[in-house]
Amino acid sequence: MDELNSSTEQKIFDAAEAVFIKNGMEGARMKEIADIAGINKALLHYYYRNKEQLFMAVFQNAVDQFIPNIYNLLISELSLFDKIRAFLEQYGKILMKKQFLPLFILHEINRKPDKLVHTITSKGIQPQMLKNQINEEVRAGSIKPIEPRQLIVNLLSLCIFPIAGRPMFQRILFDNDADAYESFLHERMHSTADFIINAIKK
Amino acid sequence: MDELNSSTEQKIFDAAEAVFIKNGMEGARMKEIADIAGINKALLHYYYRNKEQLFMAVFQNAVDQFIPNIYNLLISELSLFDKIRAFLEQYGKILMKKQFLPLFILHEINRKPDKLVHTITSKGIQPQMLKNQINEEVRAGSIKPIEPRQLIVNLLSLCIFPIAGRPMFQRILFDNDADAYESFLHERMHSTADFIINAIKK
DNA sequence: GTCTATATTGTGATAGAC
DNA sequence: GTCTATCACAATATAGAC
Repeated sequence: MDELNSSTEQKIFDAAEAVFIKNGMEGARMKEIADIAGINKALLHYYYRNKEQLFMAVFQNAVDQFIPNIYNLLISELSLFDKIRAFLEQYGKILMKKQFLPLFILHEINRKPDKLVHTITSKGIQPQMLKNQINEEVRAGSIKPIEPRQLIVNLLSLCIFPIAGRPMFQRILFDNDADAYESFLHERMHSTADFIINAIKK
Repeated sequence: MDELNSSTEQKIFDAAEAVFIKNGMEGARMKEIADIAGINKALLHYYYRNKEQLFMAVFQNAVDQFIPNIYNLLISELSLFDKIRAFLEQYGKILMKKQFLPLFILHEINRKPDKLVHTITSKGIQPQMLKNQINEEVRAGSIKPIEPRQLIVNLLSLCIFPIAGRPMFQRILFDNDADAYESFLHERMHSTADFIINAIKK
């Protein structure tokens, strides 16, 4: 019913999102987008002047979802362990619902870094606060020595790559059983925090 | 000097590898491949009938490098911890030299799974042996309880994603300093094994 | 084996009627 | 706003000379 009520522009955007994410900017066809949106090719150009602008709208939206607003979490008074738990809980849910985001964004950034970086950097990520907190915990002796960025990359890798690498993992390890892999990802949402905490706690 | 001595077919393959990996199958242009190989477009079709076959040659080669032959490691008598250390050491070196492999392969598999899976499954990965060993160590009480595939995915995530996600990490966390990121990856080759082992040891 | 020239098709984009 | 018809060009692929 969302379909029926939504504006033509929205239908175009939704169709474009599906097609760009499935095939990438280069592999996407304006014809296919128009077909899925249930309108004509010419109308795409009426709303979005050209393919590039349509792509950028989709891409920026994808980045906005992929890099969530965790400023409140970062500045909270939670302990490091609780922040890790809270982040995995919140971000895990987002990624489970938008599993295509990581691969799409990484591929496109890789293809045209200079053109697309600003969509990321402009989001104003501030890892400094988290780095400070990690350093303090190391100095206080409450966790094992670790370079903050190593921990951050570990955290993000464990959280994102099982989804980005799904096309591979699901086939190699799960006999291409989609339901089994879905359960596997769900299970991770609870177990990954413990894995990380065990790795760094003294 | 490799360039000078290599056959035309090899020069074409090398050029194709560079272009396909940079732009993907859909983004690659036969013209660019010919230019880089220093020959004419028509000659591409003489050696490889069409773009598809040229791509498949490059892709299969990429998969063969990406999924290394670790059968000997898997069946070795090493303890689980030593296997983890050995794997990270060996595979880390491969990935450091071919950093483009993960993203390229994942993107293409994602684009056309049905067409490209066989290039992976035919390699006959056998995780069963490793799964058994992990289960035994859990039962023996020498490591914390963990589902074997969770550990395997953790291991691969920590090893592959820092490279697949480099375009993102390097800019967000390292101010786009390539040398600094290279050092960061090198440091990981030593620290990641300890991270994992700490996470699972009792 | 390697080239030039060309055929053929696909695709993004525009013109213009309604 | 939405459509049909069409342009212009890019890209794969082939023909054929050398």
